[in-house]
Amino acid sequence: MPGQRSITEAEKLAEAKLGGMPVRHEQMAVVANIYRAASAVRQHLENSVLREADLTWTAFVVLWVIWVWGESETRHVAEEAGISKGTLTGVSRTLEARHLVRRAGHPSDGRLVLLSLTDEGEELMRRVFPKFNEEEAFVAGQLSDEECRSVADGLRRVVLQVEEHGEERRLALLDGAEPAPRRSGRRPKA
Amino acid sequence: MPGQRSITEAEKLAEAKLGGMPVRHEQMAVVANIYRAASAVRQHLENSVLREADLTWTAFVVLWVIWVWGESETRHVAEEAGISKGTLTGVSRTLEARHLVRRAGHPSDGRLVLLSLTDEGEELMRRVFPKFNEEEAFVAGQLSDEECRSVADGLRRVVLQVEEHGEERRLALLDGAEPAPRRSGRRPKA
DNA sequence: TCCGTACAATTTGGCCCCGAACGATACCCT
DNA sequence: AGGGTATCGTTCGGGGCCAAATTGTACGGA
Repeated sequence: MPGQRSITEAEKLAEAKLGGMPVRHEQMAVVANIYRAASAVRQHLENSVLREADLTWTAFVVLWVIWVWGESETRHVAEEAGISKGTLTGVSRTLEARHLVRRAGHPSDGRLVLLSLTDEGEELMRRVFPKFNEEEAFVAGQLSDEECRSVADGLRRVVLQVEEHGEERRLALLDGAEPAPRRSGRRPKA
Repeated sequence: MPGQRSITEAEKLAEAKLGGMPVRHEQMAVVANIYRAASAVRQHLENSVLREADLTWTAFVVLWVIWVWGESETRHVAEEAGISKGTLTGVSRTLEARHLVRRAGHPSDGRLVLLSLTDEGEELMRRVFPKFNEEEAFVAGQLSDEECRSVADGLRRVVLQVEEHGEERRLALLDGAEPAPRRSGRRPKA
């Protein structure tokens, strides 16, 4: 493809630094750009639509999940929102304090908690989502519908690869050794 | 393209919920998948390569930037790493305490601070980067080189769109009104 | 009935993250 | 020379974030 944009300055420098080293360039570029795009998109949305609605990105995603799926158990919400259960506890507490979300015990299983939107929450999403979607369209403005589909499809394959083979891969890398402790977070007791 | 993967369960539910509403589906899907992919990739790398090197994602990105660009002013490092100056202060302090990074005042401009890798830091990157790159290749394993290029190119266009027109767009959305305060973070004094 | 195991959400600890406020340095202009 | 103004890095406040530890409920089997 002759009209292709030239690679960015940073990518050129990286290549220079890695001169002799065998590097998977295409894969490096795709990961770097996934992350850059995610940051850019999040930042744009937080500083436009979400800011005027007084929502953080994560709070919005959680509301969105409950809105779309209806009343749900917290573990499903966390899973679908892409955050840990522990994080969800805090976020949903904040949303409950703002009367956007309701929490209710499961009628037959006392371990479960169900989250649902209040009327106020529903109303907020009806008001905010269209604006949010318009900004999604803005950030993707340089891509045709067909290109959007193709990029989204490629990204879905990345997500699937990690979801389906990530754990197995991490275990293989350890090769029997027990995993190193995480740098941050609570230390194992033993 | 007939063989295209069917859309995910969540995407179908979203469509149902939004029944009557005019929604930019392709753009919505591309944003959602950018974010999902970014989380998945980060999580995989943090729990494999970075964990055994005792680095967080952000710490690694900062080291990478300094490694590739050489000794640099902090503002350039923050910009390139995609984090704020304030965040970089904390991260670089941690890295300095671990003797991976050196900080030095600029010889002629007293406001600037220069960051560079120590020998230990260089050695770490030479050891860790190849493994990191191998995992980048793993997460992109379902994409051909050509598909990687195409996805990376699409994402670059998203980043560029936000970088080049984002601020202007946010101003236009405000339409003269002063911006709402951020939900979290230090409150304006006035 | 009581015990062990399984699995739920919450708590906790350490770090990341942004952007407003701040203090210090640089530099232009008169 | 000296007073604005711009720009640097740092500090600070309010959250977000993960995973280990914890607490509490469920349930099958002895």
